[in-house]
Amino acid sequence: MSKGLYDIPSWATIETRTLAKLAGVERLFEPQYMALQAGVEKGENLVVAAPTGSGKTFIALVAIVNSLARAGGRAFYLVPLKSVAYEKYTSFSILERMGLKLKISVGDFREGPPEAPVVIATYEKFDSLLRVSPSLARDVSVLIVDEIHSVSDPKRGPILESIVSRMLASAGEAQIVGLSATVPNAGEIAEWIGGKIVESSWRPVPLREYVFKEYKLYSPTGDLREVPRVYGLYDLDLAAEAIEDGGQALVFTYSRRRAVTLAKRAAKRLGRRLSSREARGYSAEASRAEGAPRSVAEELASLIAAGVAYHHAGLPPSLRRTVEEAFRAGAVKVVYSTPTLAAGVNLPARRVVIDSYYRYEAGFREPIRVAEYKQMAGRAGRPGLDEFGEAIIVAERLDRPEDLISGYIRAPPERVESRLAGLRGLRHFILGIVAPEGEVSIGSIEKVSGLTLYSLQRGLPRETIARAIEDLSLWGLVEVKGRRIAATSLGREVAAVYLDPESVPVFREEARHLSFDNEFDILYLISTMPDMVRLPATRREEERLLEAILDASPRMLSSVDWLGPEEMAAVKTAVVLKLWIDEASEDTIYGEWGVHTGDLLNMVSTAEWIASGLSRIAPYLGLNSKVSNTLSVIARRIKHGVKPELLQLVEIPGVGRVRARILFEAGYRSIEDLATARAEDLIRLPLIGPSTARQILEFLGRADEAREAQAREMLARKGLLSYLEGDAVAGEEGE
DNA sequence: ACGTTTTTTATCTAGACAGCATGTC
DNA sequence: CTAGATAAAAAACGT
Repeated sequence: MSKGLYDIPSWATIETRTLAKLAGVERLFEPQYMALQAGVEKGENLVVAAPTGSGKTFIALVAIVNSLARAGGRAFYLVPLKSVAYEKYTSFSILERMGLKLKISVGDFREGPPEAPVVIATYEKFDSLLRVSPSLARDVSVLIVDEIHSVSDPKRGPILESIVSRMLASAGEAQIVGLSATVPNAGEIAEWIGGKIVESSWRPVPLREYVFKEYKLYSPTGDLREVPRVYGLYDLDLAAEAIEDGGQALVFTYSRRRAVTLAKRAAKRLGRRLSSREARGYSAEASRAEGAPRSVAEELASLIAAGVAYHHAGLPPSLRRTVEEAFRAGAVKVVYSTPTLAAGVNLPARRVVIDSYYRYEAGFREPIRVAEYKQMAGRAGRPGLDEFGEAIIVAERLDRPEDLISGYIRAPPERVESRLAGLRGLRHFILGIVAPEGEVSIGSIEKVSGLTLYSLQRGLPRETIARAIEDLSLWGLVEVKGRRIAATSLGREVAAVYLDPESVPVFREEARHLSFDNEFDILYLISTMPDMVRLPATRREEERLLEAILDASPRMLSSVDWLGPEEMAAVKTAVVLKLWIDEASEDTIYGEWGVHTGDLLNMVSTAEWIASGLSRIAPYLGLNSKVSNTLSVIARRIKHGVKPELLQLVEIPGVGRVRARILFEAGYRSIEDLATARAEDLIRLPLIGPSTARQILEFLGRADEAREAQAREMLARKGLLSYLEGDAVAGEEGE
């Protein structure tokens, strides 16, 4: 099996060799060898276009290690997802062993500008860092851009494109290494970053692709094979076949509900065969999961016990992790997943089934792109465990297998196309150039614009740039002074809080007829902001939503005559946010509005960010300080999900919305009340045990007392325990 | 007339980055 | 627009 494997060349640097040794790399995969030949070690810019699992990450590490040794400076490794950032962070510990400190820098884990030589960050976080300190660009000696082909993503692509272009424009000599999926115009991306191209279709585990129709598997090679029909349900029969052969199956569906129902059915039919001690272990972990409605946790736990699971973004992070771990450990044999698992964390399976190649967009269903198919198919085959991986795309009734073979299996993925020229993207791009510098000439904007992928593919979008500048100027974010453009203080603030520039006119317009004394109106305002994630409202909910408006804001009912789907979604979002800050439980919110924990958390953290962002912007819009204060209180309430009276208690470490309410009802309504509280009384409260009580007391500067109280309590419990272990009758002392 | 079963019709459909300062149940 | 599962409403059925 030495096919496609190369010795580490004799001329490789000592850094590369050390890295290889630490990483346990003895021989090189084809793309890795090609990258060395292309000069990654010497600081050559590079685009590596190769399948997942072909060792692209190692190439990036080679670039980092050599660049830092040669030129000093710092390395940034940019990834599209936070989950990937965490994954890289743990797997890059070998860098620490080479004396390179490692930091992770993503939105939900902040600690000022990261100072370590190697930083893993999301695209947006790096963008934001560059806005705060533009000099950072000159310190960077290597920039790794993971999934660089995502410049063609309509939403986040422009952000990535603007980072890379600004880095290209900065005087520094940073090495840029782009890691890409295989795309037809990888050469063009290489040309954009002024680098060489390394292209390879080498993969560690060979991939076999099929179309499934009427229980037959059609291969592009012309082979045709019947699938044993045991259960009469194709997802089960396909999964069972892979499991029979010692593998695991990953089934991609395009709806959460379908993922859940298929998983339940699978557990029912396969459960007896797949159940194992290990699976029951993970099951127990799932049922203990925090922050999930009990019904969800229990349901998933029972599936996991049967060796089956589902996975989608509505699950709280803890449950997602449990499912991923259980699958990786082999305790769960089949996972039904929405596209959450297609990107992001590395979870390969022997067999990948694409249950439907359609998805819904704007009310219509349309076939997924080839690139999306390739991404899912690429998950097939676990290196070191499977001799091959299988990707199976399920045909619909009227499909001809050969059409799917030519349309997906043989088809090349779509070209990478810049999306920068949208107004939204360009405004963000331009503000990102102007704000950090304070003032800039039209010429320097054109210089950076000339270094974009868009400019390479289509030429300078002069008119759109002009319109974007006009917008920014009209909204008061920049001032145009002849050939120069200056950021206003409002513009700098907007860039710093990282809100979409369009937030300003939206906010300004709403603020005109908003009194800021109605909570619902404020929450609705937040829900209409461009950055907000809105909860889609179903038609069945519309009536209830209108009732809710009538209840919460008669003003709104009279000022708006018609509510479209977007407005309805904003209303639903506001309604749920209102429940949240009125301390409704997650179960209640899930029960009344069907909002899953994962979506709730997502929505809450976004809303908190926007609310606090607006409170920082408000002073620049000539709004009185009351508005700013109101927004900042709302932001804190959203963050913790509490009524105003709990805001003080919730600042205590270990005390969240639930415990704060318990303390409050027990008469501890403020920090002062707690300052004189007896440790024993706190410990006796429900959900507040000795360790939480200790945390509370420590926060109040009563650390000694806290330690003593905890020790006493532990001793007492031990005593009780030995008492119980004797032949005495159990006491009724609960927690 | 009313409860139950069957048929027809309506409805619904994925994901996830960012500020700031530190920790939920 | 090219679907398919399921919930809700309507119709048919039976006592």
